Amino acid sequence: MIRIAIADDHPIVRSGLVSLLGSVDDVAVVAEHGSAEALLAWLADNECDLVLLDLQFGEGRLNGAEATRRISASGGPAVLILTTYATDADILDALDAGACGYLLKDTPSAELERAVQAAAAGEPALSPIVQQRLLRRILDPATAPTQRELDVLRLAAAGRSNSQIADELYITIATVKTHLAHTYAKLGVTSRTAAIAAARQRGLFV
Amino acid sequence: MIRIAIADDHPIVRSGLVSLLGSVDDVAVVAEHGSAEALLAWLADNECDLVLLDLQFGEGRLNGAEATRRISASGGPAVLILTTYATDADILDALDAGACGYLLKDTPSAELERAVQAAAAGEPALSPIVQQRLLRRILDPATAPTQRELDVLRLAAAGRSNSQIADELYITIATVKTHLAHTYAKLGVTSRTAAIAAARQRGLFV
DNA sequence: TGGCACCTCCACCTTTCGGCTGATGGCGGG
DNA sequence: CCCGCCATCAGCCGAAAGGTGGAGGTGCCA
Repeated sequence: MIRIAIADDHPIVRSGLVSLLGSVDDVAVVAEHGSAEALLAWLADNECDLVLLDLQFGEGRLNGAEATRRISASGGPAVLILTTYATDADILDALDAGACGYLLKDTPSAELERAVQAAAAGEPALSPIVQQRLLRRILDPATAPTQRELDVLRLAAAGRSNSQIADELYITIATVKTHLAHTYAKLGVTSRTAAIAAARQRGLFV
Repeated sequence: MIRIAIADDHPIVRSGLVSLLGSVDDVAVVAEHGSAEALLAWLADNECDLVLLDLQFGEGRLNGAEATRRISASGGPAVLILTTYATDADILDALDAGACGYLLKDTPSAELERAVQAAAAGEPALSPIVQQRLLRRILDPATAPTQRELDVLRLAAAGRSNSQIADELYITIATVKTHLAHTYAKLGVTSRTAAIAAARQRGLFV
């Protein structure tokens, strides 16, 4: 029997998961929480085999990736991320934090069941889209801007000018321009807005 | 007894709605569909009092707003939109299409029940965030770019240059620059990327 | 009929951005 | 130890974008 704890801030999703998983053999939903904090508190003096965790909780709340990090650090149960969107940053962050799987909320119920079984058995469980993202990142590392380049691009996407970015990152405008130029080359574009659009489309940032 | 038909492409959400609404008195979920097309086909020879409809369906599928338009046009049941995000454009489009309500998927179950009762009774049922958006739009019309200005800004956000935008919209660069300048003034910014960021943040486009 | 809002267009000027070339120091792998 | 990648910086030039101030046309509504 796989004992599952759920944490998601959407009541509709929680209810759906309970309902879908409740009809599966060998699976029991033993807890249901609306925040990562509540889940962690519950885990402190309860046990389960698998956690189904959303990534985004409300403003100012502990997010799923950080919660995953804490659960893994304390030797807790396996964590399966279940969220709406899959950006490269989110995926890598969650997996790096120790999540053993990453599912999207539009997952068909059959696939959800399979993923739960797999995750509880310690196997990785990734949505097809997530697998595709990871593969692309491995097969085509040339298209991947570096962390610093992404930092600059993110600020550009937030509407900052080159000089503002330079100020915020404590570098000169020349450096900002260099980083941006590199992202343009890697993304195959020739303008700041096109780079932002491309990065957004590829899920390089939310 | 309120007879409800559900259309949402997320099995988890469908299951959650059935589960939540199933336990409410005077409410019965009489149909459950994974696409707007399936819902319309079902409505052709079935009856219900209320439709709970997602806005976004998969790539290339009929979207919720257009489905709402068709249901309203044929004198069908009341439509209550239930979706994840609330951008100004989405909200106005859906309400314009004839939806009597607009809920977000993070709605607490109590509020969901209330909204369903209200919608079935013919009253409007809007999420607080949606109400706030609409109010802001009414109270502060100066901040609202015109349709044409948004068209231009949307293309800018897609990475197009002024000359590309001019070509696509069959206008001159001067006009493009004028429209953009107007959006800058209305959004309180001074650059193209800042305008895009501001528009995105305010939900002016997805 | 006279605003009023919107869309369209123009010219001139300043600022910013992008492309190019080149350079330095750090850091890790072969 | 050297090579390659990364982050940092510089200067120059042309192109793109933004700021200012206008103008004509349309459609709507009081």
